[in-house]
Amino acid sequence: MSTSSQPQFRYTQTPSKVLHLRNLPWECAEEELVELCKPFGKIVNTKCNVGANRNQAFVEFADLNQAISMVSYYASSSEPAQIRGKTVYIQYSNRHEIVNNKSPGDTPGNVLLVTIEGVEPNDVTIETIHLVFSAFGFVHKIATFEKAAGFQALIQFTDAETASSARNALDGRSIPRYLLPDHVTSCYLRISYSAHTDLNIKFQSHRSRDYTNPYLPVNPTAMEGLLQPVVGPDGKKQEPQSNVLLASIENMQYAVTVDVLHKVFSAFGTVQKIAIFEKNGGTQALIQYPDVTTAAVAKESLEGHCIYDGGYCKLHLSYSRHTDLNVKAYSDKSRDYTISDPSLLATQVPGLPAAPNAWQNPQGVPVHHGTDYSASAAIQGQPPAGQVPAWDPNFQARPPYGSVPGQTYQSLTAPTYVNAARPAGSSPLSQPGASSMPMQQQQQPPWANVRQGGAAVLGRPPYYSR
DNA sequence: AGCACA
Repeated sequence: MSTSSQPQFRYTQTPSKVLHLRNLPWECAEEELVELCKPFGKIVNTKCNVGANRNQAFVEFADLNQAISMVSYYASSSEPAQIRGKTVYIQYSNRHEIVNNKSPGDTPGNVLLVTIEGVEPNDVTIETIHLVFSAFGFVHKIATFEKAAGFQALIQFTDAETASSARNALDGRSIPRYLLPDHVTSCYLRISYSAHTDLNIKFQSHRSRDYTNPYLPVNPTAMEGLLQPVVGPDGKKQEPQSNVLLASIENMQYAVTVDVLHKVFSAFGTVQKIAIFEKNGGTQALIQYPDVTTAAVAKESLEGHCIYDGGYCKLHLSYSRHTDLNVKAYSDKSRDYTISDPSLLATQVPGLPAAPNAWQNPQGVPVHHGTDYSASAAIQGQPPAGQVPAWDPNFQARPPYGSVPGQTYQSLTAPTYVNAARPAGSSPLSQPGASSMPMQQQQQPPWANVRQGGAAVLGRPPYYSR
């Protein structure tokens, strides 16, 4: 037993129970790793397919000495460690345990989340995606969207087995070049599992398809043109108008609840739906009106204004690409005011489950690929690779804050800012002291209750142009 | 052939 007197490599690590193995054969199976390593001790965890080429892995032994014995053995062996005849390089990992070996994206399901790397969304059509993935079985639905992680698609198969075969075959591969535009040289697919089981496709469009429902209406606006900004008469880019506003809330010193937003935006017309979510570390909300005109007026009137005096909760408004939000009727982050049928409401009373699929269907979102929405959030319900939910789709509908439907949002007031130390003069948009009073549900102009002259939204009446 | 995950 000669102690290894190898030259000190630059990357020599201090011993660890975790070994880092590289130069593995493509998609080396866990069993192959185990076969190689188990003679040296008890393996308590592995992580396979690591690295850009998915040819690295980690193996964690129960005991440090076991890891040392393996490294020592191969350091002095004349036969290198091999898997499928390929030399495997082994060293101590710079970490001491394998964490989170199974990410949610590794939990098999029938829906794949595919990130298409190295392309612009226009380079890969939904037909191409459909073609590539149909090789493994019937593709039920596809929804594509853009977000921070890049161009992504959710692809729904019949079952997890089919999805798995597609994932195993395509993960890390490139879409065949002949299916891509000339300027695209490669286009790698990163594939994980989505937590979803059934996508909610609302329209056939250039961004989404439901192959199980050929009669699904074609979205007249979604088929084209959305990627190309509308150019106004002045030649400047102009975002298409919409009945849904996207509000970014800046300097959010106080809680902005659904009710607060409802109050503010109701000044300009009926608010149908509201959804609040986190995006890029900030808070955003989608507010749906029945029509574009109302939304336009609200946008004009509220842009740049603050919900509270003192520059707090400043609103920045743009048009969303959504036209109809698919939100849960009652949650702390969303509201659907169009549901007024008492019998419907009654079904969501405490103790009863909310609408069965509601949590699976934050979809109006991903399907409509809005960049103003965290598709992953809505879609995923899981936070793997850049998929942190904007709002939690798994969040079960809470019982209404009162068992009488009509009073639901009257009683849920008690906003958190009640207890927040609030600088003098920064009154919430309802009247001072409103925190302890039921919020008025009827369409009472919010400015009516607010002292005039403030910079806050509620201090001034909305401006109605034509 | 050279370190994941959050």
